[in-house]
Amino acid sequence: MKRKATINDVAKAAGVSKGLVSFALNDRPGVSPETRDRILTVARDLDYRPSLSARSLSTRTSYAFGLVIARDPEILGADPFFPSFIAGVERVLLHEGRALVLSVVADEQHEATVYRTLTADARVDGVFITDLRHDDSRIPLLRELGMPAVTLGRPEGAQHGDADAFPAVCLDDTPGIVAAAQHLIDLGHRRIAHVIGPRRMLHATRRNGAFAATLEAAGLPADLVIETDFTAAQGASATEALLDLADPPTAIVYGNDPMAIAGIGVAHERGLNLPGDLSITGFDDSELARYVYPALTSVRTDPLAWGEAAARTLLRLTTTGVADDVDLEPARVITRSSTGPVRA
Amino acid sequence: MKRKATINDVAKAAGVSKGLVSFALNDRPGVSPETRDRILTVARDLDYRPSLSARSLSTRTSYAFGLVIARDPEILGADPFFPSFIAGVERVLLHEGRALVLSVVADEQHEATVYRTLTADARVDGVFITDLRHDDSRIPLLRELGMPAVTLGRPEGAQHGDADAFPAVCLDDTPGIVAAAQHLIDLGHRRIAHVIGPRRMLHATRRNGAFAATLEAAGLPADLVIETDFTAAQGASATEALLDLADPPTAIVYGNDPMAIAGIGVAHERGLNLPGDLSITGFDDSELARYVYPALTSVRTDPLAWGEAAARTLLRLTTTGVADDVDLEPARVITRSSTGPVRA
DNA sequence: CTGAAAGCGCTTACAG
DNA sequence: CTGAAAGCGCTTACAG
Repeated sequence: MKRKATINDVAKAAGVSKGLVSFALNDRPGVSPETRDRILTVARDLDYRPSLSARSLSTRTSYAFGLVIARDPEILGADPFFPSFIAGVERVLLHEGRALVLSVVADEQHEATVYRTLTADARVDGVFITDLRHDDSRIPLLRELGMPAVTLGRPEGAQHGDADAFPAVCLDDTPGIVAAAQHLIDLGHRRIAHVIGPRRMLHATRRNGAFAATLEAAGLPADLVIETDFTAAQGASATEALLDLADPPTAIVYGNDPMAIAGIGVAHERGLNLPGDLSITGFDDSELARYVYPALTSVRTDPLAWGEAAARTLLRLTTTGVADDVDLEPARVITRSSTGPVRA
Repeated sequence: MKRKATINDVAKAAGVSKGLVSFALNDRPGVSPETRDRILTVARDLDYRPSLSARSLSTRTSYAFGLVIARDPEILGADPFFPSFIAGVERVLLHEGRALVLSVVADEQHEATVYRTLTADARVDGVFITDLRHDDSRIPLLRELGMPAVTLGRPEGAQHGDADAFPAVCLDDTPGIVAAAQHLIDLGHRRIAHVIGPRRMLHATRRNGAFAATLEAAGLPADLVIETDFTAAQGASATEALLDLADPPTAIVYGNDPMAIAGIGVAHERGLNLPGDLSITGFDDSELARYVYPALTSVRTDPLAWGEAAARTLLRLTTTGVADDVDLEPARVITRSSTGPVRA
C-alpha cells in the first residue's frame, strides 16, 4: 500500500497549481483544454482520488444521505419493503459517489435524537422520510434543523407543488386497496373486514378511507376494522377476533403480507376452507405471497422504483436546491387463489 | 439557525488555545483539572460539537463502519436476518458516535468495487463480512486494501486465535441443525431431505455436513440434498422435486424459513397432511414461523446479539488494533407442530 | 501545565 | 487562462 496520491502530487506532476487541478477535476470553466487534458491524464496515471474528508471540510458536504427507520427489528425483518427500497436507493447512489447512512431505532423517541446527531455531525446532506405519520414531528424538526428531505408520499396538509414543502415521491396505494375491495365485492362478499397498520401512520388511515369508500359505494358497511402494529402476531389475533364474531366476515383485507399469512394460518387451524369459507388479501406482494397455500392475493407496489425515484429526487434537491414531486405507477391488485366467490 | 460553534469559539471564550481545548475534550493528559473544567463548561454552554469532517481530515478516521450485502433484493426482503443484525449493530454504534454505511449490491462482481470505493474514499474505518463463502475473495481483498474487518463466523482455514486473521464473531449453527435432524430421527423418520442454500456459502455446506453426520450416525443415508438460492421459489421447486421421487422423504429440513413455508404451501397444494405425511423444519425462526399452519419447527439464532457483538468487536479492532474472537450462544431448535412422528 | 504553529487535503475568491 | 494564498475546523508534535 503506497501512500494515496493527493492533489499536490497531481499538481506537481502536471506542473500546475493545485487550484487548477481542482478546477479541472470539477469541470469548472477557466482551464484551457490542453491543460485540462494534461491534468486529467496525470490524475489518472497517479490513480488520484480526491479525499472525501478534505472535500467535506471545504464544501460542508458529506456526500451521504440518511435513512432513519423507527421500527421494531422484529417487524422490520418480516417486512420486505425496506430491503427493496434500500436496494433501489443504492442503485442510484452508487454511481453518484454517495453513500447511504442507515439508522434503525426502536421508537420515535430516539428518532429525533438520531436526526439531531446526523445534522450536528453533518453526517448526511439529506434524509429520506418513510412511514409518514399524522402530524408528523419529523417535518418541523427537519425544517428547524435545516436538513433537506424527501418524503415517501405527501404529508398531511401539503399540496402538490407547495413551495416550502419537502419534495414528495408518491406511489398511490389507494387504487390497489380499492381494487382489492372491489374484487371481493364482485365475488359476492358482503362482510369484508380490514386489518390495518398503526393508525398514527398516514397510509393506514388513507388506505382504510379508500377501503371504506369502496364498500360504502357498494352499499356495504365498513365497520369491521382492526388496528394492529403490523406484526404477524397481531395479524393472527385480529383474525381470531374477527372469526369469533357472531356474524364473522367472509373476507379479510390485511395491511401487509405477514399478517395475511398469519391469517391464513389461523383459518387453517380452525379447519376453515380457503377461499371457500374465507377470502384473504395481503399487501406488498412479497415473494412468499405466491408460495403459500392458497397463493395470496396481494397488492403490489414497487419499492425498488420508489427507492430509485426518492434517491434521484434527494440528489436533485441537495445539489440544485429544488426538486419536483414525483408520481410513480400506482399500486395494483394481484389476484391469486386466496380469494374466491362467497359460498352460497 | 445560528452558526455552529467551532473549537476557536470555545478557545476564545475559555481564554485558552484551541490545542488545549482539543486536549481537554479528548481526555488527554496535560491539562490542569481547573482548566479542563472551565473548557468543558464553556463547550457545553456554547453547545459545541466538534466537526466530524475536520476530525476526519486530521485523524484519517471516518467514524463509520460499512456493511456490504451482496444479495438480490428479493431474497433480502424475505430474510429476517439482516434487519435484526443491523438493529443490533446500531444499538452499539449509536452511543459511540459511529454511523453505519450500508451498501446493497446485486452480485459479488459489484461487491469488490464497493469495497474499493469505500476504502479509497476512506468512507468507513472497518467493515462487517457476512455470508462467508468458500475461498472468500473478500478476505484477501480487504487485507490488500488494509481495511479492518470482522467476520461473522470463522473463514475457511482460519484457526481460533490466528494472529493475522480478522477477528471472528461466531454463532455456531451446527448444534441447531443437528438437533433438528436428531429430533426428526427420534420421531422415527428414516428418509430426511435437506434443502440448502448456495453451496458457495460456508454455512450451507457446514450445516449440511452436520446434517449428514447426524443422519449417518443413526445409520441413515444423507443423499437427499438439494441446493437452492434461498428464494421461496426454489424452496417450492425443491419440494416438488423431492415429493415427485419414487421414494419421497417423510421429512424435509430447509435452510431458511421462507423456503420451509413455501414447502408447506407445496405440500398443502398436493393435499398432504402435515405433519402426518410430511414433517418440515425451517431455519432462523422468523416471526412468521409460529403463525403459519402448522406452526413451523425452526432453528433459532440471535441476529440481534450477533450484530451487537460484531459491532463491539469492530469498534475494539479499529480503536485498539486488536480484538479477540467472540463465541455466542449456539443455535438451537424450536419445536412446533410442523414436525411429528412418522406415519406407521 | 500551556501556547503557537504546522499539517490534514481539499475549494474558492482574489490577483495578475 | 493561471498562480499564490487563505480558509474549512480539527489534531498533534514541538517549544517553553
